[in-house]
Amino acid sequence: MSEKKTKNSLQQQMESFEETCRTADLKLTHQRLEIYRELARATDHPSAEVLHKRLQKAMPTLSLDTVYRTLTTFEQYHLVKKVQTVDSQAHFEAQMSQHHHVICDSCKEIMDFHWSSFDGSPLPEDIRQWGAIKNKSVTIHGTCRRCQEVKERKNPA
Amino acid sequence: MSEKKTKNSLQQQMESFEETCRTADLKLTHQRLEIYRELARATDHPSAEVLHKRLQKAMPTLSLDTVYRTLTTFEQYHLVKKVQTVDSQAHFEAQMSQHHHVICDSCKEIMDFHWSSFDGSPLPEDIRQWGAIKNKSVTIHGTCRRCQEVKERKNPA
DNA sequence: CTAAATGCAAAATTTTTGCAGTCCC
DNA sequence: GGGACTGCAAAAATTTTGCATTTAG
Repeated sequence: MSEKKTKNSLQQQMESFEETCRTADLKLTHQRLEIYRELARATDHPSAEVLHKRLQKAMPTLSLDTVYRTLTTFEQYHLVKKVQTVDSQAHFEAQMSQHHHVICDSCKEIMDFHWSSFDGSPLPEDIRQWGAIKNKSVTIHGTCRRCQEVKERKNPA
Repeated sequence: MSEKKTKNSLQQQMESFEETCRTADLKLTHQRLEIYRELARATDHPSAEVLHKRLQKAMPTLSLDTVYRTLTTFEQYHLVKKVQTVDSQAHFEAQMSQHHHVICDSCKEIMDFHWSSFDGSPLPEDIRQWGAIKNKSVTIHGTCRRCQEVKERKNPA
């Protein structure tokens, strides 16, 4: 769960990103590299606005609309994914391999988790009739430990 | 899957809606009744705007902001749910009992399905450590039969 | 050099809010 | 009758677009 990204895996991800861009004839601009790196480094599924804020320290001229445009382009080339939420802002992730989400309804943090036994198990029969299934994933809602503790401190049992 | 709502179950749902409103001291206005009925009748998880359009035929003075405000109120009282999507518009459902979603990436239709064996099965151990889990649900992405056929007609194999 | 990408400003889209009048209980 | 609810209009929040300039390849 709390896997921290090692410098190596981020470097590998950047290399594979650059490779994909070259193959797809996407220009490797400074902005694209930094936006992708920031998203790949993030574990919290940030929105375009949040990404922009984080990057502005290092790139003061980066504009928000470039972040939007870049994320849209990345999405088209399957370099990033929009995360399903009930939020008004769209959230993104660079993690493209199969995984699931657990969302804290209190602090809204979205964490990734893996569940290979679910991934390998078949769907109900009637769904397999529905059409061509590309992907199935689980979303869990609840309250994370940290938020539970905050609540307990307010209303001790 | 393609369960059509019978007049009876809709009527029951309306009665239980009215009961909840009375208990919660929510006034039973014409607008609230019609918005709820329209959403309960729908099988396609409409947005506020779509609901508004559907209702405008029968209620020409109904305003879009009332639909928004009403849905927000309903959500607070757990009468409706926002559906997780990657759409810019928020989508809603009045179906509050446990179910899952299958989404056609081509026509964007969201259908409900049930999967009791999944509902009853335990989560991975590390997730149970994460906090208090309220709910788990599955989202399937793919292409529905109808859209597959349209594609085949365009590009015959 | 040239097509693609960026930054700026302005527009479009989606949702929320203040306020005056209306309606449910 | 009184407080909650609605409609209107205006604002806020989020995302997209047109265009002149810059930049990667």
